[in-house]
Amino acid sequence: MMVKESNKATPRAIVTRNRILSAAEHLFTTRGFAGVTMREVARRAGTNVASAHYHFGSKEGLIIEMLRHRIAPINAERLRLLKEAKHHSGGKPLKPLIIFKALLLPIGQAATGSTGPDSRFMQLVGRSFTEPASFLEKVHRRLFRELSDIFMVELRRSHPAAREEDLFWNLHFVVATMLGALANHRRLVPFSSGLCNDQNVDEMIQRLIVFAGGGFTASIENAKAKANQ
Amino acid sequence: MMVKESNKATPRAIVTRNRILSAAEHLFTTRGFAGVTMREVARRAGTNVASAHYHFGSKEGLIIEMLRHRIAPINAERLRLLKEAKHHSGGKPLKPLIIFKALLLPIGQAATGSTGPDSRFMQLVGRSFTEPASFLEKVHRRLFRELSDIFMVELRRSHPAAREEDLFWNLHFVVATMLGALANHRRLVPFSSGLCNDQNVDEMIQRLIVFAGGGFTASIENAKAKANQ
DNA sequence: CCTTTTCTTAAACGGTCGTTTGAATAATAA
DNA sequence: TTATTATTCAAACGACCGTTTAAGAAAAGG
Repeated sequence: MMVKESNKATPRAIVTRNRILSAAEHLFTTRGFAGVTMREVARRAGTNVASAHYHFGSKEGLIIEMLRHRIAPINAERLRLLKEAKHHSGGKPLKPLIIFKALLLPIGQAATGSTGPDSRFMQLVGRSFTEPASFLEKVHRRLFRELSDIFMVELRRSHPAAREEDLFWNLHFVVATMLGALANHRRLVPFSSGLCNDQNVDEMIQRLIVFAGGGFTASIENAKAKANQ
Repeated sequence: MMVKESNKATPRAIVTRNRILSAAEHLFTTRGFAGVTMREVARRAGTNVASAHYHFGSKEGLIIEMLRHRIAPINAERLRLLKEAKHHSGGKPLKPLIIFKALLLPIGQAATGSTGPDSRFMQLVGRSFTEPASFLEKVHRRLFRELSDIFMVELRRSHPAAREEDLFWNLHFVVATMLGALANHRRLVPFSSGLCNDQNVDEMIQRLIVFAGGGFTASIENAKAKANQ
């Protein structure tokens, strides 16, 4: 296992690497991690299995790198939006809806590629959280720990009277709602007998923000009412 | 492939069948569908692979039967609670919170077994929706189509002014929230640095009901406000 | 009892998997 | 150019997969 640790990269090698990466993204997205073989990825990338192992070391390495490659820009955009909102509010606590906008909008942007809405990618992200593969947990911790800490700080500022425990629970629900909605997005069409469309990603994100914000606020209020009774 | 179509079942055969079923549930629950082999299931059940194939025909057949065996009673309880609530309300439309209680409480009951909370099973249900295996979609349609139709009828009655499309979207979100929360339940503990507990399933369900109800209502109100503007 | 059906078992089948090897090719440096 | 390194490739390795076969054990029916 001799992963290419970015020494001197031949132009052609970079091309190959990217071809493997995007082939992997397409295949893992539509068929899951266990349902795709390295041979299929290599064939779709126009190369062979040894090349994929040369660049990524293993199947796990390929999956991790693919997720990182896609998720890191989304998280950067989330932090950018949050910082922008903070700057715009002039030091005052942010409303929950603003916070959740910063959390959810970048997902929609990422899923609205140049070739039309890529709602399959949203499935992949949602699924990557429910797959039992233990190596994914480390990736998620590395990719999301800092992000969730920062968002928790903002929620605390906007709800100074709320109990820490309740904030954790409800941010957890917001994230779970987001992941569940992303992962099960496709099911909406047959479920609604075609009445609802899964192609309009932006509409879903907008609805999701309202839903998550309403759920969060209702739950926090409920906890407050219980404490006061 | 000669599935046992319930002709005459020897007592010992029933025992074997149940041992395979519960071994499968434990293993698939902790390691996912693709991560478990028929040999492992058979070994844990104290028998061999051919026996498992004799009783369930194939790995898919075993998974389907395991899911059906667990989910069917939950759905029956959901319908019972809904009918009970309707009888209690005397023909008047049900409040969303009551409807979602009927939808969510039975999950908590199922996950609170005699041997302590079985939060792993909730993961399995949540995961079964995000696994890309196509054969699962048929199972889900068969297991959940009638149920969701009935719950939609009740939501329509409680929101006669709402657009059909909005009701579908928001019931979809409620289900997505439930599945996402179930599937990612375990992550709450490390995420909250141990502050929140994942052992108290009932607490989670109660919080989930409030969250889902709040999100649903907020989103419906938002749609109404948009239509009126 | 004997016959027939139901169930269990060890062993094998054909195939595919992730990974590795070693030689050939392309790029870079001298 | 030549020496060195970086990359690609066909082929193979060893392991494990889901499934089937065929024969025997257990149970049921007569």
